[in-house]
Amino acid sequence: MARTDEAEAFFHAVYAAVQEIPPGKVTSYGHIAKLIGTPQRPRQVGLCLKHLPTDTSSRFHHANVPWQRVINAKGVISPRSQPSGSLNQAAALEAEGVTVTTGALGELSVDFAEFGWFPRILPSEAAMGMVPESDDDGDGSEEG
DNA sequence: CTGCTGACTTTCT
DNA sequence: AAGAAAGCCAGCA
Repeated sequence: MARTDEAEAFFHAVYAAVQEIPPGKVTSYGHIAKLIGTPQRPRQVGLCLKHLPTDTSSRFHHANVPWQRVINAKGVISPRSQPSGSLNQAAALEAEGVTVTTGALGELSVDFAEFGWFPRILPSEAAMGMVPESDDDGDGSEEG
């Protein structure tokens, strides 16, 4: 009962978060999961996109949900996301202006340092990553 | 109804 | 630094 209802809300939250991604930018499943308040369920985010209806009659569908901008934390597009015999996702990203790098294994990777879309992490997350005691290593993970 | 899988991430070793 | 394991929960057989 409530379980399915919650799932629907979860799906809805995911699609909404994905739509928040601006063109020419990409983000990771974990980040989406965090934004919607479920940092421990990155896989479910993927499931949402997988079950994303192509029917434009639905509230969310492949046309209005830029699922292509969602990739894994490694900055590499999941091979399962590729349509049969076509690298549409990468092409779509390039169309947005995202530079997709093709690895030797044929996998597609995106530079988070350049196209990584990280609007604002949860307050606790920001505090966690901001450890004054910890020495700086010059990660330079700021992006405006 | 039961069990495994999966468009993943985080943490320990 | 790199590798292995755990965790989460919906969907499918």
